[in-house]
Amino acid sequence: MGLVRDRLLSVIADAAGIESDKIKIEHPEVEEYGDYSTNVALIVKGGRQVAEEIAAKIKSDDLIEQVNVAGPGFINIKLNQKVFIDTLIDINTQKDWFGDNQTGAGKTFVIDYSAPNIAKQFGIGHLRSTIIGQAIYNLYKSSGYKTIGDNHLGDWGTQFGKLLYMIDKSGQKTYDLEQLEKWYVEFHKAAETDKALEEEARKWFVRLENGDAQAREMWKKCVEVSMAEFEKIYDLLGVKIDYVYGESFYEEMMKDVIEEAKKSGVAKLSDGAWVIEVAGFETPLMLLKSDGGTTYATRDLATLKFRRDTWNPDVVVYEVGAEQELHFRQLFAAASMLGYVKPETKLVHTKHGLYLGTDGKKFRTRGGNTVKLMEVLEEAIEKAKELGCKDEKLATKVGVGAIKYFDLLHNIQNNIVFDWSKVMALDGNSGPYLQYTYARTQSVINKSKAEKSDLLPNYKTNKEEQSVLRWIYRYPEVMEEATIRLAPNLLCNFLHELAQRFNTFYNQHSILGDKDEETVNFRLELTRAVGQVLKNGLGILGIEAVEKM
RNA sequence: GCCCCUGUAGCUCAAUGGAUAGAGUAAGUCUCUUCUAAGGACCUGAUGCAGGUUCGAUUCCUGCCAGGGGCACCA
Repeated sequence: MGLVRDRLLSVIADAAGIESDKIKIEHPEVEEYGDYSTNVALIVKGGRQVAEEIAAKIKSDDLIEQVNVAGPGFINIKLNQKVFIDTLIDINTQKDWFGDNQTGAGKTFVIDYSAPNIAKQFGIGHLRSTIIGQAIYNLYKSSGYKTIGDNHLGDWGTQFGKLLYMIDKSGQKTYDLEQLEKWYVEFHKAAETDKALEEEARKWFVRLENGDAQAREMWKKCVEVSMAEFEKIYDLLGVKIDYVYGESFYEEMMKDVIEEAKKSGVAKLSDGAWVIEVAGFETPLMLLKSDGGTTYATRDLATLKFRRDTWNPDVVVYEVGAEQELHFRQLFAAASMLGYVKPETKLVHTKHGLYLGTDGKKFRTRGGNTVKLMEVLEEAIEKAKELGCKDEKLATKVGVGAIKYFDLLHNIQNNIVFDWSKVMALDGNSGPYLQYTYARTQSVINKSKAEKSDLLPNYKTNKEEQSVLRWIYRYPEVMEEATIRLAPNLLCNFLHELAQRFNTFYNQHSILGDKDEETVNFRLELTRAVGQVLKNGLGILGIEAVEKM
């Protein structure tokens, strides 16, 4: 049947005699104006007169209850109640699939996200990538794409030179993540005064890259120790990423990349290092350092080549922070110079904003002043318990839901000031508010023993019921928009508004207590639909809907 | 110095060319013998500055101011 919006769009386009992709149709901010409005008459510069003509032509369409012309030539349209009733039926029959579409059928989508660094705490910074990445992954999956998530673990690079140097110096055989991080900070402090240390670290990394047994052994230990910690966090977050090809996975492939770049003349020798110059940038991309070591640019090129050969993707998204913007712009250009991406493949860097400290500045691992994600999660769960979540499982769902929602609510590219009390908000526009509203719907449904009931198309709705109806049918549109724009926050906004409208209705009218049987039937179906859409939307956001709270 | 992002209510954020700029929070007043008060109702309060494009600009362009991030051998 298709989206209500698309059906209406073609009706209007026919009447106006222009192609439907030339005109726009939107929801007026003032709901009394109508459910949709179009500026078609303004586009053709016809003003009110043309607007009236088009309005007259579309007036009798099945979808439409009422049409009027306003302002400079807006055509406002009120939908027929049957459209709303049909939507309720759709929701309650399609259930978990309501809101999905097939715009990505036959296409492949790869997303690179989370990517914590081995030997460092899983910081609050990687939280954004993990949560947003998962939401985007879910959005694309629900649009019919073949979706591939890859956790591009930071398990290779010069920082291991620093670490191996420190481990070797300490003589310790066993160490935990906390110790590794301490060493890393210590190294940087010491290196400020002792320049020779950087040189030592470089040597260690080259040893690692050359397959030195001692270096390998220590490195492997670092990976194991770190991964064990990361797994705990992924479990708590309920995140599972399809692949975990860390940077080290591309070790062998980098040799081919370097060879090809040299041979094709794309790479040039500069100050003893092999670099790729990219037009428009002062500094080149570092392919091979003068000491013979590789960089993350080398690994990212190998990664793109691997992804092309393995999955042949149509879209590759890097859910990585804005501070790496320069790197990705250069990387994308270099990759196309080397032919590692098909010209029609879309490469996107989401450039999410950073979590800032309360001083308004970026958290820095080197200075040691980072916020540990584990502590944040634990505190959120604790707060949920204080509010009355009896068991651990429920408290986890609510606490983690709060943190995820807080992150996703923000426009991706904005920085977020990290404030404990706001990150874990359990009321207002928050994850728990949506979970709570969902729990309410389920509570009502469970109380009524009634099975699914038939809806009467001419049931007379009240104001609060209409308010919900006039909102809920937009869900598939919002899903589409959120996918195209890589903007999960649009979905957050939609769900919050839906929950608010439902709660207003809920407070004024009894669902099961009404004397009229048809009214009870209708309200029950409405409640089912709201619950279903909340559940579906929360699922996309990676937040679990809970039956009781 | 150059490049990128941001500037909206006291505070934290929405709204990527439309009509009366939305939420949350904080302050205040109501609201549980009724399906979950983590709720609902009411009440204050905002587009950094200056131009331009447009029938129409928070949104696009230019300049300025302010904040953040980045600028080859870190990732």
